[in-house]
Amino acid sequence: MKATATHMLSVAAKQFAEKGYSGASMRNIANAVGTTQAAIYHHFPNKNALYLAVLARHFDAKSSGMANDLAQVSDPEERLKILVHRLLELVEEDEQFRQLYFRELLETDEERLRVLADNVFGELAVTLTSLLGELAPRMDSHLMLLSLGGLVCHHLEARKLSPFLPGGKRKHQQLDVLAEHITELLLHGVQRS
Amino acid sequence: MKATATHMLSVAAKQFAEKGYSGASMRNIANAVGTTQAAIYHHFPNKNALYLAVLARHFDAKSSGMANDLAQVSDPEERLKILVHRLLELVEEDEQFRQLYFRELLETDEERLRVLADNVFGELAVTLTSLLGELAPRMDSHLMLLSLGGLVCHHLEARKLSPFLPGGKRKHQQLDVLAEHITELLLHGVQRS
DNA sequence: GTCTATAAGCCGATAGAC
DNA sequence: GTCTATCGGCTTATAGAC
Repeated sequence: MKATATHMLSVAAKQFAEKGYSGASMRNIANAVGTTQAAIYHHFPNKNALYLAVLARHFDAKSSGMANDLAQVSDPEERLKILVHRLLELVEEDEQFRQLYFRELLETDEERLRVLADNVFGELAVTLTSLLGELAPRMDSHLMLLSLGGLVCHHLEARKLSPFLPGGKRKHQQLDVLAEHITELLLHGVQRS
Repeated sequence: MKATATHMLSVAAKQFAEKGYSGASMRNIANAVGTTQAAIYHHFPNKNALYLAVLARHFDAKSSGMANDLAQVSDPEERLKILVHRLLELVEEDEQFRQLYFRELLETDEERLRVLADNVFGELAVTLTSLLGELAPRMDSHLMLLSLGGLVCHHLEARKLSPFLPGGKRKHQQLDVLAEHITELLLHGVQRS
């Protein structure tokens, strides 16, 4: 892929993530790239193709070394702790990931959902499901994947809302506080027996 | 509030939930109501006011009887089980709730977030936080509210995506299967000790 | 490969008749 | 309280020069 097309993709990803599909415009994307609207059509046939390209490309190598990091630790409890921490970091530093993911959950377009599942979550989802199967043999791996994803993404995405909800304090914004809460919940539930 | 304005609100809620703020148009809303675009402006000053009215009105009496239902059960484990089940039902039958909530999480507009927290989650959030404080005294109530909300909403919203993810089966679409999984996770975590 | 110019249509919002 | 008509602006997409 050409450098200009790559540049267009990353700029488009930012705009689509922030404003959604209908909120982002080819004009604004072109302006942010530093070119004209028509130039985009030389690289991508239309807006939808540009969006699909963003989805397919933007999430490469997401599972970077997750399995390797965990292989070096044997204690299951410690392994889950590291998994949650690494996943939180991974999803926290990539806001576009969360935004594009949540926006796709709201879409009904099957092609887009398939692109999401295949390209975006392909490797990461398989890795995580496998790890969860080892760490939580008593639970359904598929549901555990959705639970872990929901906990991580929702806690991060609800940060802006948190101050307005009952009991919201500054400490609840800290990544390690969130990590400890999620780890504790996953390990022992609400009531240690 | 006039009947026509109420009708406009419910139609607008549907369109905003399905297509998002910029995806929904005053023209389409008016057509669905069975009137003209200009008529909406007699009841609401502009599009944003209509949207804020949707947010403020659409979620009344959400916590309907949640506290009462739980008051009749004394066993903590059973209480949490009922809470999860009732909350899942509540959020499942109101797709617009989930959609509008997720869309708002993606917004950066502070006024909207405040409207969401106050009007939308006001009573429900307080009720749930209080209940979670009793059921899980060992955990941070605020973080538990976000965890429970994330689990319930994400499991329901990810239903469409679930078939494309590793291990996704038909049974994972069933409400009682989801309820049992979430309850078990909340009660004991991944590894029963 | 990028530009200007423009087509064709939808957008939110308003004016004024009834 | 709802209508028709319209304004100015923005949208995606295309045509054709360079």
